[in-house]
Amino acid sequence: MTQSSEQAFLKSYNPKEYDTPIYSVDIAIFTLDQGRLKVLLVERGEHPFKGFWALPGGFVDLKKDPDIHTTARRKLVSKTGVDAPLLEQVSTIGNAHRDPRHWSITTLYMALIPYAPTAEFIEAVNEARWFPIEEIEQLQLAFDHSELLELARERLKNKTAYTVLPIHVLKRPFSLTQLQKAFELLMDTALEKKSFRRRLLNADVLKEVGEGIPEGGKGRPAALYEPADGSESHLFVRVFGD
Amino acid sequence: MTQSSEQAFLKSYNPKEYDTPIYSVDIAIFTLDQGRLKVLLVERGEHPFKGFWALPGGFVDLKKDPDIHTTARRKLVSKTGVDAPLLEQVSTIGNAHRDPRHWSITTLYMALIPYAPTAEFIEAVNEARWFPIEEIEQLQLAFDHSELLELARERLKNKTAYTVLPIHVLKRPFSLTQLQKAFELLMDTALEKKSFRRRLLNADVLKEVGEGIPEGGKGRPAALYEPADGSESHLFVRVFGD
DNA sequence: CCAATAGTGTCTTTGAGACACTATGAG
DNA sequence: CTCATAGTGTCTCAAAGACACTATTGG
Repeated sequence: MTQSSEQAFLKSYNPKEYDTPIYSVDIAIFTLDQGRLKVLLVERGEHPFKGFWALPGGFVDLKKDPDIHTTARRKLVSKTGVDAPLLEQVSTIGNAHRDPRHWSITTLYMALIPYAPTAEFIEAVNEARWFPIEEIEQLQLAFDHSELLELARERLKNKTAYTVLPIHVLKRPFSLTQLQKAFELLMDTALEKKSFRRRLLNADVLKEVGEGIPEGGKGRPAALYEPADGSESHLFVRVFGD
Repeated sequence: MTQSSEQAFLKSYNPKEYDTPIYSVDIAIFTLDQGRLKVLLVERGEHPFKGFWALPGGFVDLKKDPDIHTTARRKLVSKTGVDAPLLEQVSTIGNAHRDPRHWSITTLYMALIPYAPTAEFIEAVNEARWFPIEEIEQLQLAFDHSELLELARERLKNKTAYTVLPIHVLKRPFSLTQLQKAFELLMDTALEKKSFRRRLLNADVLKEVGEGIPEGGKGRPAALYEPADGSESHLFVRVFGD
């Protein structure tokens, strides 16, 4: 317990002496594009699961990354060319069988972002692409990434029911009709128009910024909004669509 | 992408070639005892932070543990003699500075259990002890365990506001008065009696199992309850104590 | 005028907050 | 009887659901 014995201990410590699991991060990025919920996948350029589609992710770089959140953000940008400022940690999955190489652990992150095109041919990745979520159900993903995606999807749905997360997925400005469509896609359920508008308008998370043409070009013009400052943290006391 | 090249890759793979962070799990176990919220801590018997109090936890045993949830449960029992069937994952914290040995990651688990005494003198631990949570604020814990505890405490509070978690913390059977006291301690706020009873009784999560003496021995006898089957998963659509 | 989209009025329902009230036991 | 604890009646208030209604545009 003396200061000097702790110093001595640290000096002689060698992390490679111990059997330790592989640790990685994976990221599920969602967007809405052309009225569909899409997920960003990369085609693996290296073993294992070379040639399979996978969630973007990778290992911690002990030199470059101050923390795992940074690892997630760095891997996302370098593998896809897409960035996401509001990455949220979903869960950590670790077991002996999820990676054929070794006992392996991954921390799963999630974000919902406005649609952005992917960069091409980067790092150990052949391609990065947005997939409509229903198409992925037919696909066999690398590792346990289908399950990870399922977890992230579940979290996305839940958060949509008690936060205003989706106000960050639309290109601004947007109309309330567009916003309601976004909520409905994410929650996979129809919402009542009046309730939706009352809830969002009373929550004080939107700023009106003018008027635009209606959906489809016909009809009454719609009021346009963008997220108000500090709106990210708004929590409703009651869940929606119940 | 051929089957044989993947086989060859796996054969030549050596996890020790790579610089990888230290990975551990830590567990925050809460209980109610004598009207106080308490947390289970262990005194560290080894460097680093030898002699400091810490959350129980430790490293994955690649031979024994099929997954990290098992690691958490095993470490909890072996270091404290206390078990917790409903361990819940709170968050994973990983950065370059939290452990003086190396870049380090920990996954934090949490549980709320009925009071149980600790076992003594086990493994690399001098002692395991329940601390009232206010006393811990004065204590300097090992690593970043004060912050971890804060995270777990926050999660406990939140979950109490929209689930029935606390019905598992009391020795059964219990009265509604006792249960309300438990909720109040965990949420750190007073609750209105009628609202509390209406909520719990309508939720269909309790089974009446007879009658017992009132708190303090004086007064009208109280109906006694225990958790009904499947009650763990009950979610309220509205948060409580708002 | 009509069709189409945006937006409102208003009644009902659900569930929490407040708080005074009644019920049952020991002494 | 009184005191203490358990438990209820009932009004108000906040916010969601239902659904019909009005408003504004282009043709």
